[in-house]
Amino acid sequence: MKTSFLFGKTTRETPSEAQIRSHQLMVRTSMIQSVASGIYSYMPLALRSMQKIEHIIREEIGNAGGQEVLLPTLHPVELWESTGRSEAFGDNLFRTKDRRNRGLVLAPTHEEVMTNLVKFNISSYRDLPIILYQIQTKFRDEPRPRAGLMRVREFDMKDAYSFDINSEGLDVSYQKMKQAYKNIFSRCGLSTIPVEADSGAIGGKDSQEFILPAESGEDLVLSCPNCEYAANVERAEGTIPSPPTQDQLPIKEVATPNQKTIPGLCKFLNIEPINTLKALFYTADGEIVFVVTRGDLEVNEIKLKNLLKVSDLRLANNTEVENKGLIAGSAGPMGIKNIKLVGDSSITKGSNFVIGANKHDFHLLNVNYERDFVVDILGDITKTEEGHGCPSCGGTLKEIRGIEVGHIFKLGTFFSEALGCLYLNDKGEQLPVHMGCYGIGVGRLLAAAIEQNHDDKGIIFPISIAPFHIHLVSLNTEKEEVVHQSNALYKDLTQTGYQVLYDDRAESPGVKLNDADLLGLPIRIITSNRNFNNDCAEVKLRNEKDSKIIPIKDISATIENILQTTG
RNA sequence: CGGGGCGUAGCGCAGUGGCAGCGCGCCUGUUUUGGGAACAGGAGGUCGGCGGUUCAAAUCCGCCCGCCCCGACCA
Repeated sequence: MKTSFLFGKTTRETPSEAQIRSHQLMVRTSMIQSVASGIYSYMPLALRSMQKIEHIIREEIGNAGGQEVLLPTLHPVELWESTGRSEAFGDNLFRTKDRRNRGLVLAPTHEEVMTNLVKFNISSYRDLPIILYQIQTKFRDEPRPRAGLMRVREFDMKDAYSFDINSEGLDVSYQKMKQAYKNIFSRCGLSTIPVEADSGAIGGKDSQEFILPAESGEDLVLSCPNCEYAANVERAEGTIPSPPTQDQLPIKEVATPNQKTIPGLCKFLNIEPINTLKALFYTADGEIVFVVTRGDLEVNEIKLKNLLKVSDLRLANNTEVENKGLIAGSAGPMGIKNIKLVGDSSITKGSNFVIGANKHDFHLLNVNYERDFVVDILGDITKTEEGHGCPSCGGTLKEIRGIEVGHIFKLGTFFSEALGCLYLNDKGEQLPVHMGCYGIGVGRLLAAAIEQNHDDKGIIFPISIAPFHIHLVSLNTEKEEVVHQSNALYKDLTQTGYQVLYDDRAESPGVKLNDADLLGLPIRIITSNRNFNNDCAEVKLRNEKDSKIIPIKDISATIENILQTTG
């Protein structure tokens, strides 16, 4: 491809709307163009990269036994109502109607329609297991699209689904897919960590996300430097610090004028947050619940939601709190009636806590769990933080920010039961299939790859997903013989089978070299008057500092050698 | 949905009531060619939209729309 022919131009300046590096670089290289918030056009360079990613995905999912299909984007809304997910997705679902006023949705994912497809094409355990996948555009009306391709409203996703006769079979499919995912990311030249993830509203046993570490990532992972443990903060179950046990002292009421926060209270009483219990009020599916946790810890709302088995959870507003007669700032779990009390297990670790006295500007000292109060539900609802203990080996957990580039998930029988995707076993019994689902966002993966592979000059593409292998940059285009010989080299490299972007423009050397750095193709070949005078060209790798002067006749062998060693 | 910011040429921005501007990019010509060249000439604008105030509005007021960031939300 000649640069003079390539659709799209590089820009020197970054549009102000692009904040993160991958977004800036993708706009400056003319890979993508924004059409509306969270909606992008993909231009030739981006598309080439995405097609390479898709090719790797197809090979690896194929190796794992997956067969490719293509499902519709428009689904009848009834299909989504039959699993309750029309309501569950709510406003995230793009909805439309056809001319006969029938409700349709633009699919955000494809469990329903895939399960439905399989339902009509299996009948016996002999038909299973099956893994099907597609690469398909998804639509989600995200509340806040952001960060270029990281979170968008229309995006291409590889989604795979496994169908097995039982949970043991599902385990096997899941492991195959997990391995396929590892292969995909490593072939894309990316380092990712598999982390335990929350399994969300559908439930299901296992769920892992593949996180690509990056400062700009939306996800927070707690990871153990000493062992393999890593979990999304939504799910992480680190061990919390325990204060030394003390003899339980008698309760004492103290005046605490205007002390409504844990830090203020601690300063006033000269104690540490770990010596306090804090009260939070949530509205859980419409019911007010009183949540108590140790003062040094935060509540993990996902864990709370799972513990309470509710679908809608938010902090209660002032009116709701006051209507229940609760006194924010001085609320405590002692003497609470007619309100569900939920406690984090941390409240049993420690003694002689300070709690609110349920009386304005008063707190109680020396309150102990069981002796002085009990909760209706006790469980782990703590947000694990850096410094907490690793649940697996006892090491100290570290926080890592990252981008979720893949998610694998055991669904169990939720969809097969709801949609009647059943098979007959060898005893003639009718049973629901056990499903798993496995997603990779293609555009997000590309953005994440750039987020992980760039410097201050531009992208540094891993060769497996670079839009071209070689950037042939011809300087001195004013010299006819240089043009002639560059053309010949371009033709030669292309015929050998390399994908070459040939910068044949009559631009100044600075412009062309900076553009080459910006786009970041892995191998650069520079032709110029002075090199051709010696029958040489210059070869430089984007991720290396120095270049080599190579005789033209040896260029092919040099490139071949580079490709062999870099994969 | 809450908080904040922004909207003026393709991009980056200046312009607080009186002729719509600058830099980059773009077009033409001449020169130039190893790290974003020089000179000369040129094209390009419903100043996000609607309404109001005013002799006069990019500028002041009101409403709306869009975009970005933080949070909420997010299979």
